Amino acid sequence: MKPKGLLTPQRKAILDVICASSDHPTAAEIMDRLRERGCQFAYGTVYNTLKYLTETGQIQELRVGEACRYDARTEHHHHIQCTVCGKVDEVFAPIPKEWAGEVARETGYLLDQDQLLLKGVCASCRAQTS
Amino acid sequence: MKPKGLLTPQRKAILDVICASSDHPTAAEIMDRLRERGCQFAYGTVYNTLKYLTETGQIQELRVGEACRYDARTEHHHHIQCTVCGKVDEVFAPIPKEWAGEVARETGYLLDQDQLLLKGVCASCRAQTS
DNA sequence: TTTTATAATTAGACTTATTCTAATTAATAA
DNA sequence: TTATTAATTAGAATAAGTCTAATTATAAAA
Repeated sequence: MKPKGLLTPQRKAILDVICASSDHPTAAEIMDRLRERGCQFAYGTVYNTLKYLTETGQIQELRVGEACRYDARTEHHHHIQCTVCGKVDEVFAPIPKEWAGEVARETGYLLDQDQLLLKGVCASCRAQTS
Repeated sequence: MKPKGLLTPQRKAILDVICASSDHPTAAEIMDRLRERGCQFAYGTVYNTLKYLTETGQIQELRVGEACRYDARTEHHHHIQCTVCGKVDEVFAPIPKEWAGEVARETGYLLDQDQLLLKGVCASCRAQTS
């Protein structure tokens, strides 16, 4: 079936939740937040909607750890995850062109700059353990 | 229980399979290859062993897509996955120090250089679609 | 305006990757 | 030998996500 691309109440509510979240929620977290707002949709609806919103470029899907996370910021940027607390943050510093070229030469891949996931330890986790 | 760190026949067979694989197999693929060699271990054993080998630095675990993959190359390097065929390759070009510094300044994270996953389209997939 | 076609939603079964549990086996220390 | 504890086992349990068949909603055609 060809999608008509309707912004149904369900789709709108799901998009709203993602736009109101700055912490890259998972599907399960999105469902929790929907429930808090009085919405209770079927799993299938939420997953289909996340796929639809991703494919139409309205949100960005990032696979981090065991679950996919969703980001309302669709501008070109990377992500970094804290290896201690699991938090995911944005990274706007663009990859240096020379390094991208070096990787492309070495691997033969055509790089997709939109899909880079870094790891590290966030400031607050470092403060706690030092 | 404190692990004794024994190299049991099971652990040896699992490590052997990973060392003989250059394609970063998943746990399921490792179990298939063990079976081909006449070994049939419990899920738990395979997963526990993969965890143990990772924690003792004998292999490297990379979370890519829906499953963890395992790599016998423990030297410092990154990985790149083809967004078309899903293949995972090694990247040895190190991150430029200046960019790492820029990311650290921007995010406040202490970068872990060992855990970088890039995405792109591999040479053979590009050849097929062009 | 009624019918028709098809998109979207639903509930719930199913799959896949992984972890957990309790019992058993193996190996080391006393 | 016996006690202790590590490792393995089979299988149940969990979590994330997909699939299916039935139902509801919406838009286009008659």
